[in-house]
Amino acid sequence: MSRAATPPAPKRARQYWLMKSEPDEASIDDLAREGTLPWTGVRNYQARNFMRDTMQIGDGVLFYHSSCPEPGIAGLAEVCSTPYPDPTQFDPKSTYYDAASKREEPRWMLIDVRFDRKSALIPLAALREHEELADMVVLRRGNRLSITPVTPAEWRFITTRLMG
DNA sequence: GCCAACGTTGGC
DNA sequence: GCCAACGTTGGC
Repeated sequence: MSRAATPPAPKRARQYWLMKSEPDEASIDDLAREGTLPWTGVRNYQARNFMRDTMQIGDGVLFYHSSCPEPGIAGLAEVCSTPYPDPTQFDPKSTYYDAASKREEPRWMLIDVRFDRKSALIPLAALREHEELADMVVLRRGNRLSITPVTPAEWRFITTRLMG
């Protein structure tokens, strides 16, 4: 008696993201050293929703340094966990403490990211020079979102044309 | 430090 | 639900 092989679980196409981090807090070198890092401290609902609802293990991440002398893309990473509550929201000593969030009903969810590789810094100004990247969400006027979607074409252009 | 742009809060 | 005030982000 042969059983029909279980069909492989339908795999959603890999998606891509740009995640901003202040290098003083977590730089690409920190990620390289640690291997993986929990993406703590996001306190914006739209960014949280990306982590909680959309990002999946294996998704590609452009690791971006922000609020620093040289803002820009510093390397590549990968989503490597499913969402879980950000522990810093429960820690009164953390700057990310949220007294209104309860363990039974956590408000802030995060995912872990795994180091892929460091690249030569691609400065923000350089990103703006390329017509192919003109529509990138992160480059939009007034954008402040710390996690933004990246299209496959943008990902391909950045990883193949702008990185060695 | 400046300031544009945006998100959140809270009075009404 | 409106919207003014306020706080935050983040490049410069």
